Order: sequence, then C-alpha cells, then structure tokens
Amino acid sequence: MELARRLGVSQTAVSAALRGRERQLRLDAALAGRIRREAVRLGYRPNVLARSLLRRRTDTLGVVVSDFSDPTFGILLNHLESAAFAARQELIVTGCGASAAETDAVWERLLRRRVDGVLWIDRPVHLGLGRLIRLWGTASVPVVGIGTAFRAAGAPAVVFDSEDAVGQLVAAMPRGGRSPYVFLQENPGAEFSRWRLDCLRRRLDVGDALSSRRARCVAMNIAAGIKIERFARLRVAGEPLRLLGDQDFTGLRALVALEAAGWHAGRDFALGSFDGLSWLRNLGAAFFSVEQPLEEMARRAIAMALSPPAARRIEMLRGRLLGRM
Amino acid sequence: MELARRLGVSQTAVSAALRGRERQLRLDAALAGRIRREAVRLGYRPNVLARSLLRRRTDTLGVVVSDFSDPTFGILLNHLESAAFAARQELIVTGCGASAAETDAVWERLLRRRVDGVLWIDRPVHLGLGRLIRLWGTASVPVVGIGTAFRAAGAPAVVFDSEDAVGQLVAAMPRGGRSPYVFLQENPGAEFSRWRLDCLRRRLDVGDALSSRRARCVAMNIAAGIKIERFARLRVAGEPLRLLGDQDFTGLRALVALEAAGWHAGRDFALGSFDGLSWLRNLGAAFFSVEQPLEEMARRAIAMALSPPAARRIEMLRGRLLGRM
DNA sequence: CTGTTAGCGCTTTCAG
DNA sequence: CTGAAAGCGCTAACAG
Repeated sequence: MELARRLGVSQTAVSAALRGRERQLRLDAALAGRIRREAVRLGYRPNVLARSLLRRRTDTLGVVVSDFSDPTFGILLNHLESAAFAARQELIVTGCGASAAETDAVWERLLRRRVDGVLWIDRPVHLGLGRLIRLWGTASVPVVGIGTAFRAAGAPAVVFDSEDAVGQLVAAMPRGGRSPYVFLQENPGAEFSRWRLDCLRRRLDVGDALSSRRARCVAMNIAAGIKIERFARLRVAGEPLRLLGDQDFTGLRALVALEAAGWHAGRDFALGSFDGLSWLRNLGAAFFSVEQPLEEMARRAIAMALSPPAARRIEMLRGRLLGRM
Repeated sequence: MELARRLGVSQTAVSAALRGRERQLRLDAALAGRIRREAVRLGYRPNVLARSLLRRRTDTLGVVVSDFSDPTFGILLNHLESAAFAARQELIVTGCGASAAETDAVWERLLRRRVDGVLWIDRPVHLGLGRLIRLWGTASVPVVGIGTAFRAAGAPAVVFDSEDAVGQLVAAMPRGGRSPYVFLQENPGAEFSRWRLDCLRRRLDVGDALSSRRARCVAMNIAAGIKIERFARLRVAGEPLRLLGDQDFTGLRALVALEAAGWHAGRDFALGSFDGLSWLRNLGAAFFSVEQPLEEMARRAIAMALSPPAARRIEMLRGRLLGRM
C-alpha cells in the first residue's frame, strides 16, 4: 500500500485505521488520526475491487429494472436506495436490455461482478416468466422478484396485492344500479392490465353472489384513442358510469377526454385506477387510485435478499386508497 | 484457475479461449472449443473484480441520477444503456442520495469501484452547482454532466437547448394580439422552471424589438391548484390565451382543468410545454411540446466520457416540436 | 502495537 | 502452442 510507505507505517495499521478497526488492533489513536488525515490529504481511495476479491463478498446487490421510464419503478428505486443505505449495502442498478440476448448479458455481468444478491423489478416484456425463472436458477446468490408478475412464480418475491386493490376501488365506487363497470386498457396485452381485469371480474362475481344482481363488466381498449360515443352507449341514464383505468395514465387520459366532452366526474362517471402516482394528488378529487406501498416493498425486498433461504418466500403487500370522489 | 486444473490445460489457454484470443496465442481451435464448452457446462463465470484489478480499468461508467422518478431521466437511462452496450461499456447506475453527505458517499463509492468515468444526470436539488463542480474536481476520471443545470457550469456537459425550445414553442403559437403569454409553474423554485421562464422573457423581448409591440409575459404559480378566474382575468376577449407549462405535467394539469371548465383548446387557449413525453401523443392535438433529443444526448454523453480531455466540452442539442394545434 | 506472509482470481510476459 | 512466474491492491493470521 502506497500510503503506508509514505507514512512509514505498516499496511496493517493503515488498513485498520481506515476502517475504524483501531480498537481491535489496539492501534494508537493518535497514529490512526494521523493516517486518516494523510489519507484525506492525499485523496486516497481504497480499491473496492481488491477488497471484495479478497473478502469474497461485495456487500452489493444488483437491481434489474425492466423499464426505467416507468415512474412507479422510479419511485421504487428511490426507496430501494434508501433501504440499501440503511442496510449498509450498495446497489448496482441496471436496465434489463432490449432483447433476450441482452438480458442474458445483463444478468451475466451482474453475477460476474459477484453481487451478493439480485432484485429483479418486474418481468421484461420480451422474456416469458418461465424463461426468466430458469435464468434465475443459474444464480449462485439469492434472487428476489418485485412486482405483480411474480405473484405465482414460486420464487421469492414482493408483490403488490392487486386483488385487494380492486376490492378497495370497487368498494369506493357507487354501488348497485345497472351501469356497467368499464375497465379501460391502454395496452391490453400487458400482463398487469390483464391481471387486474381478471381480478375485477372475479370481484364482481363475488358481488353478484351477495347481491344477487348481475354487475356487468366491460373491457374497453383505448389505445387508439377515446371515443365518447362508446361511453355514451354504455351509460344507463341517471347513473354514473364506473370506470377503472388499468393504471393512472390510462385513467388520466379518460378524465381529460370525458371532461372535454362535457361529462362531469361524480355526476356522470366515477373514475379510479391503480398505483397512486403522487402527481394525481394535484388533480383534485375527480380521481382516486390505490397507491402501491413502494417504500415497504423496497425494505422487504432488501431484507429478503439478505436473509437466509428459509425466510425467502412470496410476500403480498396491500395498497392504500387515495382520494375520493 | 480451477477450470484449468479440471481440464488439465494451462490457465493461459483457458484465459485466451474464453476471450476469443486464440488466434493471437495461436491456440488450437479444437482445444479452444473444448474449453468453452466445458466452461458453459460447469457454469463458469469469470471474476470481473480480479480482471479489473489487474487491468487497472473496468470498462464501466458510473451514472448518477438526481431523481429516478422523473420519467424524462428514465427514458434517458434506457437510451444510455443502449448506447453503453454499443460502446462495449457497462453502466453502474445509482441515485444521488437524499443529502449532501449521502451524495458524497455515492460519489466516493463510485470512484472506489474504479469506474472509468462518470455521467451525472442533472443537479441534485440539495446540492449547489458550485459545490457539485468542486466535487467533480476530486475525480481522477472524466465526468460529464447531462442536463440544463450544467449549461454554464464550464464543465463538459450535454445540454438540452431550452432557449431554442422556447423559440419553437413561441413560433408555433398564435402571433400578435394583446393576450399575454402565461408561463405556468408547478414548482417555481425549480431551476429548470426559472430558466425556461427567463428564456421566454428574453424571447418576447426580441419579438418586441421586431414587431414594435409589447407582448406581456405572466408567470403563474399553480402549485396550489388551478383557479379558472385567474385565467379568465388575463384573457383578452376573442383571443386565445397563450399558455406554456414549465414541463409536460404542468401543461397537462392546466389542460384537464381548463377543459373541465368549458374552455376549448385552439379556441380559448393555445397550450405548449417542454420535454415531449411520449404519452402526450395519446392526448390528441390539444397540446404541443418540444421533445428532448434524449437518444442523441445519451450517445454523445457516453462518447464524451470516453474521448480524450480535449474533446470534452459543452454540447447544446436542439429539441423537436411535437403536435400542433 | 508492528511487520511478515500468504493469498483472493485473473492477465501478461517470457522462456520453454 | 504451453507452463511458470509475477503481480494488480487489499485483508487476515500470526509471530514478533
């Protein structure tokens, strides 16, 4: 160690002083101080590579994000960083690549860096769940999934409870009547969208049994744009239409279009959606949404990656309803 | 190397075969194939730590993101990953921490990992530009800033040309008349917001000189909500109000509120904003926006970090106008 | 308290 | 074409 030579002390002393291990080594406090001061003066930066190589652990978790541009994942990442900081772990965040081959490369690189564990945020659109789980099987370190995609993967994961969220939304909407529930899909092929629709259907079936009345559920694809006539046709006079966006952006688009057409939230329609992005709070009361417990998800995911294998399993977390009509 | 022992060949041969250097070493092709097959069979993963330690370079760039939840940065990150892949570099993405102390820690950790360069996406809200630039000075590797915050920092950076963007927006709006330009601010303290307002003011001054007519510019803070009366008061009968959101979300909020109040885009107001987030394309023609050239920014930033010092300087990139009224 | 020693897993050099 | 040897920067064990 160059620093040691310059100061004329042993490498051991330098190493100990720099990591605050002076008590253990019964190192002179004054000396330790001198070493630390000199280290700062010289702009000395320990080489983590060498350290990790020797210790055979990196205190680092890899994080694979299936899409950086999803704001929900962005907020989750912010929380993950805090949680990692608290757990004295570093994070290496990376995208998932644009093709199966790139995803393999990303995965491989993370493991070659000898991360101590991997968190995988949602399934990449180009990679089937089965294939992904098989990939995880090649790891020598713990892998934890985050996201609804992993609800039935059988792998350790932290999952937002969509089933419960749908229940909260339905409970907050006007009951009874003949107007249908309209499930709005911006990207009907997306897994989360289909899954939430399934949850809604199941939920309404349960409602049926209890109220002995048939609540209709209509799925509407609005990817190509919103046609007001389609809404008008579905509506039963005097009753508000019950709209559920498959996520906040979808609900927002509907809101813009309906208001522009002279429909009024609360009178003509009730609107809810998923994820509770914070900027919704600025839109007033015309909209409600079930917020994902992202901070808790982050904490749990990190804890799970760091815990012994036996403690790793699927955890379902419930959301919280924001806003009311 | 364990693999070498198992196969009964030399470490040299294994190393060469695995990195496709067999020609240089004049290694037997059959042997190289055998080594590679065996490596796959055994699930062998070279240790990047050891490799980097010896080579004294990591082929890795650090990326510091000031806010993961900003969708613009998210898209930029996706592009950065592609660009890095193309340049055979890896990326270590990290948040910037929530306080000055955490930012220091993030920075330190990146350098201790011996990244070959750092890209810094926008200035953290809790850290002054001066302080940040000073921090950069402690690096032994190139640092490239990305974002408007660095337009005058004197450090190498890739910057979206807001001045030009304002020009494009103003040019696309109705000319003349007495209605003011209203600049909508959701977070008036934010640097980008103030800077874009400044640009607008300067632009309108230039317009003045040419048309010898005074165009008024009003800044309106809408953080607390949108009051329609404030807009009504500003409007000159028969002329559309010219609205500029400081970013897309801001413009969107205004759109929702104005349409809900019975104002019509095109007739009663013209609305533009910044950044060109892709989901705007779904909102129809009521809105236009200047898109940041994120893909190009990503490519340039990576290239700049990899180029010799003399080639590193500030690059201003122009945006593209999306949508028309 | 300090110095020495022996590596962590890999690449490179140079002599076979 | 192969093998031996040196060493990247650090830590841990142990003998002074």
